[in-house]
Order: sequence, then C-alpha cells, then structure tokens
Amino acid sequence: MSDRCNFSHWLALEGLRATPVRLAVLEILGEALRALRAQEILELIRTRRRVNKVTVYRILEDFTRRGMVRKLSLEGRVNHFELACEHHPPHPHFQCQTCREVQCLEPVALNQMWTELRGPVGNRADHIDIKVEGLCHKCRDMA
Amino acid sequence: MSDRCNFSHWLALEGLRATPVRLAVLEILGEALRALRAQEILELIRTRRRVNKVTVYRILEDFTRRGMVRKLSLEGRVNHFELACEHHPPHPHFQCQTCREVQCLEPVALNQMWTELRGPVGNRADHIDIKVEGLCHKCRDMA
DNA sequence: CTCGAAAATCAACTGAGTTGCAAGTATATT
DNA sequence: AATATACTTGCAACTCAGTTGATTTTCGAG
Ligand SMILES: [Mn+2]
Ligand SMILES: [Mn+2]
Ligand SMILES: [Zn+2]
Ligand SMILES: [Zn+2]
Repeated sequence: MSDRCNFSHWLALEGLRATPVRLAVLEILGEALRALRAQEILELIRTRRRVNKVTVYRILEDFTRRGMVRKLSLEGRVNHFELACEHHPPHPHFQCQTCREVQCLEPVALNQMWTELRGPVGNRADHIDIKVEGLCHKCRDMA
Repeated sequence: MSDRCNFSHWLALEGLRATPVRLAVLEILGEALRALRAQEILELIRTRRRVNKVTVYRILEDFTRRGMVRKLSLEGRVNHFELACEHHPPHPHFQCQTCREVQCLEPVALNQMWTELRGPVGNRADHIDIKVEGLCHKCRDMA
C-alpha cells in the first residue's frame, strides 16, 4: 500500500526510536488492504517475533494520539486501525452486516456538507467519519 | 421529544407486550435530547423501579434488531442508543473529543454522495452513519 | 563501560456487554 | 377457575478487548 513511506524516518520525525515492534506495526498497517483490529495486528507481528499484547496496544494508542494512525470505532468493543500517512487521506468505510468485514472506500468531497455538520455555533469540527453499513458482494453472492 | 409516539401501540405493532421496562426504555429515549448510553438508560429507569441490567441490555438489543432504536458505535466499548421512530429520521452526530458528549445534528441530504459510497460493485449499502468529532462549544469556552 | 531514559513484559485488573438457566408473569386452552 | 404454554425478568457467572502499575530489559548518550 504505502511503499513510499519511510517508517524509520517517520518515527525519527516524531522523536521515537525505530524499535522492531513499532516498525512491525507500521509495516503491517502499510501492507494491509483494509483497517485491522488490534488483535489481528498482534497475531501478524507474532508470525515474526515474540511480543506482548500490551506493547502493541500501547504503541497503537501512542500512534493514534500522534495522528500517525487512525482508530476507527466501527462497532462496539473492537477498534480498527489504519495508517494515517500522507498517502492515506481520510476516507469513508464500508462494513458488512453479515461478515463484519471492513472495506476502505474512496475519499469523498464534503465541501458543501462541512458547514452543515458543524452543529451548534461554537462547536469546532475537526474531522468527519463516514461509515456505510450493508451487505458486501461476497455475502450477497452466498444468499 | 417524540410526544406523538404511542409507545404501547408501537409495541403491539411489533407483537411485543407493553411491559413496564419496555415502556420505560422507550419513554426515556423519547424524552432524551441526545443519544444515551445503556448505563444511563439503566440508571434513569432505576429512579422509578428496580431493574436488572440484563433486562435493559436485552430490550435494547431487541429494539435495535427490530429497527425501533438505533445503536451508535461512536467510540469503542460504549454504545449509544436513540429512538428510531418516524419522528426521528437518521442524522449525523457530533462528539466532543474532550467531554465525550454526543449531540444530534440536523439530517443532511446525501443524494449525490450515496452512489459513491456504495463501494465495490455488488455491495448493497443500507445506511450511512456520519460522525463529526471536534470540540464542543462548552469545552471551547473553558479553554 | 556506566547510567538514566525509553521500551517491553508480566500479572492482575476493568467494565460493557453476554450467556444459561431458574423464577416469575401474562396469555391461551380446557 | 385450573392448567398448560409462551413470554419476560432476574441472578450469577462469564467473556474479552482493552488498561494499569510495577518490574525488567534495552538502548543511546556521556
Ligand atoms: Mn480505511
Ligand atoms: Mn441522534
Ligand atoms: Zn460480508
Ligand atoms: Zn465537550
């Protein structure tokens, strides 16, 4: 996906050491074609090395706070994560009601909606999450 | 909010008995000016009567399945609920990053975006959730 | 090499939501 | 009314993604 990102350099810019676990998290998210759950990331890292889940959770939380990663609250209890590098601008997501799989959709222009979405005067709107729910083509074929 | 809803009648239409707990859930959601967490609903019911949390969770889950209530996954782990009666069409929500409070926004027209949001051909899009994150006017005044 | 800070680990915890089953209550049948 | 049946509620124990705090390991500066 984002072959153009130099993760070590990115970490340095953030003042973070390029540790193996941090790099693994970024590489896995960079290769993913969809947003991943923390547990999926953990399991993928474990195919290469021994890691504690707390380490991965803390790294994901830290990356999210720094804006390097986006945390998606698509359904209760399980968060999904995706890279928030310059090559992955924010975009809507599709989630299938049957298999719960998540797809990334193309970015959409919100120009005219943006003003309506601010809500009561005085609110500062920082970003907009769009989630589409339905039945994915795979589950549709099965039915 | 939805004084025009006859909850007993609505339950009858769904083939459900108008039990005190079901009515309490609907009345509380009907009076609410924002989406409520399950725990808030539980506490509000408990100001009137003794209830077990499982009962409330089961009722909320059932109402959600029937489309009488919308479950919002605004942030991990805690769901918010709101009435999905004819007087409350779907609409976007605003959540403050500081106080985590949720506001209901006015419905927006998605006509032109709807087609873009279907994703890969074959997907069936059923509904769209829009969440705006930012800083609410109250938290803004404090800073 | 030495030492302090950053990073990773471990075990124990949290808490929203769930499960299975027993007990209670309304409704239909006789 | 009495009984059978289905629906509803309660209770206790559980799940599991995520968190916390304390301890150990690793790394880089001096
Ligand atoms: Mn995405
Ligand atoms: Mn709302
Ligand atoms: Zn699917
Ligand atoms: Zn606020």
